[in-house]
Amino acid sequence: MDAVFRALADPTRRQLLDSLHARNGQTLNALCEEMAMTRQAVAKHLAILEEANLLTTLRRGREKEHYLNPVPINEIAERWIGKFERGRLTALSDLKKRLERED
Amino acid sequence: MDAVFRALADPTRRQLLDSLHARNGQTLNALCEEMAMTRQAVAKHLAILEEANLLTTLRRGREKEHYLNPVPINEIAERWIGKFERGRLTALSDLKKRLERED
DNA sequence: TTAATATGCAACCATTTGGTTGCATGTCAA
DNA sequence: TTGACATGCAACCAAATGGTTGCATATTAA
Repeated sequence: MDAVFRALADPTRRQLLDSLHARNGQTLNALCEEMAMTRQAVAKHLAILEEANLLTTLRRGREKEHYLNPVPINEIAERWIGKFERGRLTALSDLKKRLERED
Repeated sequence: MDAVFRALADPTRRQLLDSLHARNGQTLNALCEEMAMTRQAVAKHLAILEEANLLTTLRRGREKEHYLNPVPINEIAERWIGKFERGRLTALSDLKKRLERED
């Protein structure tokens, strides 16, 4: 899970996920065309995303296709973010208490 | 939004959010007791979380209370993660197409 | 078979990050 | 008022990060 958070921390990597969300299964060179950096830099970012299990790859001849894997993002949404969402009302209540203590 | 993702990337900072989720309004020294690092290091992490608007502070005398702000986490869940959640069925469909191409 | 294409690997570099220590400032309480 | 306590600020450091260049390898197509 830490790997997923760290992978999502970089805007380039989120852009890569966006690109794959728009068109899944793109090859490295295809993904490079939208990025303002070298192919090797993009490959490093893709490796980090793959390490976090955010995408899977399929070697097809000399090309390598990249497929989005939405499962880790869902896990984060459910197991981690959900906890804070449920805390919204609590937080508002805390704010109220805080303001009352101001008096 | 980039600041929120980067803030969430560090496990220490997620732990701080967890701690505030368990007990909101804690002071710097209180938060430090659970952390295996110096007070100054914790203060830096808290500054990053505050910069990302993930928490607000309230100076009370010589102490400073820290309050969780769940709004940015909700925004990420709704505007960014939701997009990929909705793509789950699409991704499965893509996988099916991919496997069909294997023949 | 050979040239072009797609990717992989490694060394290298600048900047950012996450931590430290040391000291300064402000506030409470005896 | 003065000492203890809570926080702020700044310099410094090692390691991680994000990028580059150069070259190697593997596959396709003429």
